Amino acid sequence: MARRFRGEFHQKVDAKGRVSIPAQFRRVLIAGDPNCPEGDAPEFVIVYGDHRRKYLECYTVEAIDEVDQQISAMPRGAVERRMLERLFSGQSLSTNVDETGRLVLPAKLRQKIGLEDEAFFTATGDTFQIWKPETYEAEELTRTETWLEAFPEGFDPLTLLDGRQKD
Amino acid sequence: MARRFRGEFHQKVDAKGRVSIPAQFRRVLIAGDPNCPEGDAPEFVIVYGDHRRKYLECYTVEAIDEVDQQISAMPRGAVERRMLERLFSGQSLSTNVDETGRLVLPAKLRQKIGLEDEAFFTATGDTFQIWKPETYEAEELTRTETWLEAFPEGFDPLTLLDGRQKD
DNA sequence: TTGATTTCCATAAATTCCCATGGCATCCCT
DNA sequence: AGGGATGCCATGGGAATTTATGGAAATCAA
Repeated sequence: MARRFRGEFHQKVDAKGRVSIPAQFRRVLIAGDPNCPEGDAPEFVIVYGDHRRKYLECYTVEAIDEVDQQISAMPRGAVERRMLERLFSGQSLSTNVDETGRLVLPAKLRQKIGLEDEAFFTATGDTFQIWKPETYEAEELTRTETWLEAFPEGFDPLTLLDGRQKD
Repeated sequence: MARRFRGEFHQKVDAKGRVSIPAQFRRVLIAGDPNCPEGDAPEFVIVYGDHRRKYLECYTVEAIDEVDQQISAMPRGAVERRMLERLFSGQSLSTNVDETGRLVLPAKLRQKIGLEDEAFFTATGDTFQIWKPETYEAEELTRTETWLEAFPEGFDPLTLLDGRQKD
């Protein structure tokens, strides 16, 4: 079924930092948590990164396991491994969806990305991101705009896939 | 359940050297102590290493057992084995979380890493470290910065995981 | 005794749990 | 087609628990 996240959503954030996770995303989280108790409350991981990252990135248990595995396959003591450990183990937090379909964002994280009373969710394949709406518009949209502008009028992004077939 | 440590936390250290272990870490410690009495007070091991190590590294019982086992699989008398034994058996101490969720750091250890009234906890997968906040910032963060600066603007560390495509 | 360690109790703030409501869709019956 | 009845979804509010942290009393060690 739904293995990948899709879509963009705006959700309210209340004073306690509670945010409803878009129902569609919830299903993907459930599918991505192997030992998810019954039909609800899946676990997942939020990677928040260092001070320059302005959004939260959410991984299903399966997705993060894969990352952890890749990291632990790197040579112990390597600088790269250390950096990735800091990012994915240090600058992250494991949490879970509650019975009403919400997630609680600790004040620390809300402040980090400047979240106030509304959050913007956007799917990015096997993860989804949470942004302060204004930040997303300012940063992200203009970025892809200008990127696209580098291509000729009427450019079809699909052509980027050429020569990249798998199998 | 949560088998891995995740996140970064700042905690107070009082005059007696008592420090609250972040609740999330506590759960991992409990899960990693096979014969943990009931639901509380798990044991764990602090490896402090030689004089040049500026932080304390904490292992669950299971994690340290694994290390000990690997060490004892090495040839007796090998220099490497001696070194590792010295580090993991000698320069370490076994302790436990108390009923209120705290750990007591002996004055000796606090002095060793210059700990005063605040401690910084950071997860690194199957262990977590305790630092004096200032030391962490000075040593680790600047190291990360300079490392990252070698990469182009907006570089995503995730690309380091490439060469191991999923699907 | 004297300082250091443990225990045990205390509390404010943060977090979790539980129950409630209004809005939309859907489904169903006649 | 009308009009509930049903059910999921996004939100809210308050009570019950946990956390982090402080301090006093009880125990040790030498």
